Amino acid sequence: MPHDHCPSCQSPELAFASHDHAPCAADAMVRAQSVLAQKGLRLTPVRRRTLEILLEGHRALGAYEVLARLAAEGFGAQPPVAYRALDFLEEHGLAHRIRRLNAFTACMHMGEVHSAVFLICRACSALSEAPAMATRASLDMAASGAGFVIETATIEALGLCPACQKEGA
Amino acid sequence: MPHDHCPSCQSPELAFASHDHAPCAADAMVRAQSVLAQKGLRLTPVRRRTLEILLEGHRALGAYEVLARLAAEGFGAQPPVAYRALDFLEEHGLAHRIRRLNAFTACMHMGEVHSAVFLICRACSALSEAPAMATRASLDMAASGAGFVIETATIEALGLCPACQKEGA
DNA sequence: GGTATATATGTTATATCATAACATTGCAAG
DNA sequence: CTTGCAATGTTATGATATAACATATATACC
Repeated sequence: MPHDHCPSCQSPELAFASHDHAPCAADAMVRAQSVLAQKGLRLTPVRRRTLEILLEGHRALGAYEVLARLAAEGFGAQPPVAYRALDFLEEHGLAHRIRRLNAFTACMHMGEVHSAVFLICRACSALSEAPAMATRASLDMAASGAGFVIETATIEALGLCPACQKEGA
Repeated sequence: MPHDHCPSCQSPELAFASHDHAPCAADAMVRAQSVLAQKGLRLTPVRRRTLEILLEGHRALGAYEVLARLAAEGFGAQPPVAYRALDFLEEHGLAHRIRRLNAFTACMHMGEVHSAVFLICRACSALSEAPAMATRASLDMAASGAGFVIETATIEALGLCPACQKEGA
């Protein structure tokens, strides 16, 4: 059953509302533990800290931003340290890579089967992970028309979040 | 009215079929001309040649691949030469950027209003631009649930093309 | 416990992708 | 023809990412 300690992070209507993010970050760590435990994988110190950094950031962070924080805390200071941790988290569904931003963000639906779309505000850089089951289904349909079988999909939208729409008007 | 000189490049069923690509490349250049003419923009030698290179390639080409060809033909040899031409083509709907590949490809539907999804074969790197009106509509729905207004969307899928599915089996 | 094996971390070095800033050229409107 | 703007070219640098190899740490097995 999905946890819902931080509805603002997870529900569409509240995605761009500001809120106290600490509880959902704590919850996410618990969930991450359990996801990895089920797969027999280890949440090592670097990986754990990397995920915490993403959660604290509460936005998309570049690999080198993450690396700077890791290095400042005594972990390795070279790019592969960050990339390995980030790739690991992504591979196991704990983080997502945002290709448009060359950046990474913590997954808001760890352990749940989900397809995500990312909504990126071009004005304030706010980022929201929205549910995309229907979009993904539609994409699978489009692909099957070409006989193509999708393994992973990247769906990212650039536009204006609610707040920036008002300001821009 | 849309031209259809190269159905293999444009229709879902034939997207991954091999075929003689020269006619559709020639047609695409004509269409590019007309798209730019309508906007009062110029298809300068660098831009024209860049587009031709993308069309000849018939796949996603990195900016530095394009640059190497341009340089070999007497155009400027520095990255901005390629990036400016590629960005220009993308901005005006003559080419697409494939973020997953850090590469560019000629648009297969120049001048038509269209939303595209890109199907990328992870085995043979074949690339197909599939129509995505439905997918895009679904994405707009998902975004509106968060009050977000989409301006541009990136939809890319990684998987196996028909040929590689058979081989892999 | 001790040892073999695999996993993870760390480092150096380099590859790859992209843009800022400014100089020069050439087209185009008056 | 000259003034202004768009386009091209250059130098230089910034930003993102990975290959290859050395070291350390955990786990499995005896």
